[in-house]
Amino acid sequence: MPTIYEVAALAGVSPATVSRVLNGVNVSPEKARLVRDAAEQLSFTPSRTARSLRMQSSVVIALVIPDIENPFFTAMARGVEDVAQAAGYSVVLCNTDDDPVKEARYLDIAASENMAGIILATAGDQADVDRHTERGRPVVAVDRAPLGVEVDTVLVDNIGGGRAATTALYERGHSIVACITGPADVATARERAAGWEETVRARGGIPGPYLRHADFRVGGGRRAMSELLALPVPPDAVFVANNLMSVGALQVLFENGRATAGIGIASFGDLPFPTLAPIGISIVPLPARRLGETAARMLLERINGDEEPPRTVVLSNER
Amino acid sequence: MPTIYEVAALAGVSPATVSRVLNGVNVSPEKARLVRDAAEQLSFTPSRTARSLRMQSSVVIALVIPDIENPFFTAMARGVEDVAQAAGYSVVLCNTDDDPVKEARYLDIAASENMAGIILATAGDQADVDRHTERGRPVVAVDRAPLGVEVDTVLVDNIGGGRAATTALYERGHSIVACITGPADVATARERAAGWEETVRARGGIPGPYLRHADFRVGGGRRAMSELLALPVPPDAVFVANNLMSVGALQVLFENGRATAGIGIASFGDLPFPTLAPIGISIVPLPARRLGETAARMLLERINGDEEPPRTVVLSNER
DNA sequence: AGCGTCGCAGAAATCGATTTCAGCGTCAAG
DNA sequence: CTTGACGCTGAAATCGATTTCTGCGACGCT
Repeated sequence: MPTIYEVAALAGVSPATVSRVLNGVNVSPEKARLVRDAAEQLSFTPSRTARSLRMQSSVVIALVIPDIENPFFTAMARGVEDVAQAAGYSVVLCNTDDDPVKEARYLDIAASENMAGIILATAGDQADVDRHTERGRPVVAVDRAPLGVEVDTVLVDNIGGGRAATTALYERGHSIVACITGPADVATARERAAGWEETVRARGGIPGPYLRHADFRVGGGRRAMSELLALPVPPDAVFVANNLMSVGALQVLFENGRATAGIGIASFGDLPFPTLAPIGISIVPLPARRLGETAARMLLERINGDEEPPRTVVLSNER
Repeated sequence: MPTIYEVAALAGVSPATVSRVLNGVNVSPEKARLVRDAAEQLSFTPSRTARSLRMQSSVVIALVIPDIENPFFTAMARGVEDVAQAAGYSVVLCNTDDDPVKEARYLDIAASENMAGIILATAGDQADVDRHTERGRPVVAVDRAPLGVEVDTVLVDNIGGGRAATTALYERGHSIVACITGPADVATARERAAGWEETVRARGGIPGPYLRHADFRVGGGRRAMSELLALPVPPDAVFVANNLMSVGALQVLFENGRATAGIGIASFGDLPFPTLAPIGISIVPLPARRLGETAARMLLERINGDEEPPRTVVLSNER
């Protein structure tokens, strides 16, 4: 791995001049050519580590997500990546597995690696991002808003989506609409359920026994759906608050041969890789990719010196 | 962001001593306590950038994959992560989008960030990993073997899997078995098709018109399946060489109402998030997670100084 | 001619850690 | 009492880039 000193020696100039050539500062054309040739010949790549140390900042962005196996987050990652790459930044993905400890560790890494910024879909409700914001390192929260921290945030309309999905089920003629949502300590889960509950009450229903908290994963959806089916008075429709739990719920319905038995399903977020014949599932679209793109754009603005007070953007539930 | 100098000043010792305390070198107990207290008080996190520069190596591993939206690769990522985290390494994911240019860029980054090692599912057949191996930075290829490069490699038995899937279709009574495989310049695609072709010939079939190359994605599977159905003599079974194309193929069958019309499907690799009632799809399991775990373990051995000649491990097609 | 300005380039400082080297003190052995 | 070994510690070098500071030469203006 050649260094800038070797390039300088080969070109017969000082390392300072090599650096200037590489960074487009004014240098005489002859020296510039000498340097470029030398760099070419040694196939020189500047050490990002050294540069980061000196500049106190790198050109990589950390994207911290709770579940890399959830297509919602990977679609978001694609959005972030496209925008960031176009601006010359690289994106590294950090998978927290919904574990605040792992999350904290990755945030530490991001700080001590001098990363340019962080896009965070936080695992819990609390995230210690002060360390970053205090140092002027921008942080954008996406999908989930950390409590009590003032950072840019990109969200979807969870309550509205919950309402829309539930209303759609009523309008299809269902009368008892249950809800399978995520963990009670996750804000998105609470909000989606709130949209459901509000709608149920408005129609004179009793939400109580028909609300289930699960883990936002396939297995959780399965268990919750089984429980609902086992109720004395089972629901005839279910609003499921994310894509993976919808898969789980549908699996249970299929396995019980009830897929076409009139139990309606509405999913918050597209089903991953749908292969089903359209059996009348309502989908509230979740613009995962746009979420990522928007977050990335906001982060880049901050990196480029935007000092406005923190903003919150709520995307509508369209693809 | 406090530095080691501030900790040293607060503790009344030299930075060298602080470093020694933090790295467990022999230091008198009193000073050790002073240092630990000071570090605690300032909530000091050592700069990984500075450490990497000095040590010429960091504790992060790059995992370079072609498609982050493919559950096969994310499952693999989980395997890598579990093993790496347990050994104190962090994993960053790099998504190349099957683009050799992006791949080269990420390999550059890995080198110039002094990453500890690289696990690479290469986009094309060629990958320029010499830069790394020459510098003693370990590289493990996974799922796909870069041509003409001597590195540790973890593969699955593609030919055997192709054979097994095809045989299963014949044994279910199908007589014309087609094949949808990946791009012709990807070795795994060629090998899986080779297993199919061999089996077809052994049964007296004519492979020729029934082989389709697509892009290993849902859309490619759809197009290829449509083409096969439009043949003068369409097949009555199809071996599909990866999970996403299987989804595409199944979508087409469902949309045409042919799902139950006797066209058999065998998929190389589990279907993502299956919600179908079991309609008799044959699956050749692909141990994605074990692939990742194995690769990570091999990489860690190399990082820890293993100097044996490169090995190739072929995992059997079991979960 | 003299003076100020400007462009270019090298020497040296800097970022924050690790590590070598050297010094100091203590203790044991001769 | 001297010598050697050993343990602990700090000073200083180091990693490889960027950037400030400084100097030099050319040029223009009065």
